[in-house]
Amino acid sequence: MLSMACKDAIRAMIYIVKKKSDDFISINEIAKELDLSFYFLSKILQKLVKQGLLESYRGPKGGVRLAKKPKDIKLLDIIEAIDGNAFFTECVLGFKECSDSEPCAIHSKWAKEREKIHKLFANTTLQKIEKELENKLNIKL
Amino acid sequence: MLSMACKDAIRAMIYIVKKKSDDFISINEIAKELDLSFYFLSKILQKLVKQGLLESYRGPKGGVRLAKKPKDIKLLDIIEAIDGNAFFTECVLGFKECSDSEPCAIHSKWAKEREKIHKLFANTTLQKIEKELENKLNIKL
DNA sequence: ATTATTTAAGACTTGAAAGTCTTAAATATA
DNA sequence: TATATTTAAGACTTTCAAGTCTTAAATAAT
Repeated sequence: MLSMACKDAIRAMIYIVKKKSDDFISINEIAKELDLSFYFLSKILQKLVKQGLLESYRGPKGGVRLAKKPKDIKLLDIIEAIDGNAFFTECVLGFKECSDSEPCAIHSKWAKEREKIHKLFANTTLQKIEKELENKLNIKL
Repeated sequence: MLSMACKDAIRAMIYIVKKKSDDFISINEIAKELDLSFYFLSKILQKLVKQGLLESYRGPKGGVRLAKKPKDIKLLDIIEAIDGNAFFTECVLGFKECSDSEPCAIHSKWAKEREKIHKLFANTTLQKIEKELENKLNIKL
């Protein structure tokens, strides 16, 4: 469902928010902590910079940091920045024309569940995730 | 979410059940009617034969037909035959260890919605789809 | 100024899914 | 029996995401 790049992007964003740092965080640090390829993660985070979710700074003490408040960054923003919105708009059976008026055989039921997932991602901000991480132990990053 | 192969498999199965034929239906016919590649569809349906969802017969008047009653074939059977069950078992963020006891940051919410989709696919049999197709116009195949 | 450190950009390689083709095996029919 | 028709199996090619690497640009610290 989510691409590898998207999963990595979400994990990186959670790592960043969890640090609660006003300084820039180097991509190298994030890659090491999350056991990701520095090269691959760099490319992914560049997209988040371009989408305005992160801001970056070059040179020593450079890195990335959130461009907005954690309460204003939704999981959905990250997903759409990396994977686009195909999952939330395209027919589950792949019909170009599938819609409420011209549905495929499972359109209505699928659209209903898909909308719940859309809301889940739209309602889950980095702030909420951060809060959960504070309250619970045993949470994987 | 579903692979191309899986989407094609579902469409083909719906086409077959809709025909209500005791005879074998040639893959060539299905491919033409659904505007799919004969080669690609052949490979996909071979998997469904191996999984026991279809039975096939070679030679003139050969083809494929359902190996079970429409009420005993679930959408989930088709999906698992082609794509496996990764979507329903793997962590949305890609953690190997993610589980109820060792959750990732969004495990519980995701697992809840995912289970609904699992049930949707498990409850939707070819018979139910066939019934809907009879009742409604404008249903895309 | 020079050097080290960091992201930016884009070229390049790899791997897996998608898609095509060829040959073999089964079988109905003439 | 010979032929045409159909699926089976697997080799082959294409496409695109995943992943790697190199060079450039920015900037802090010495």
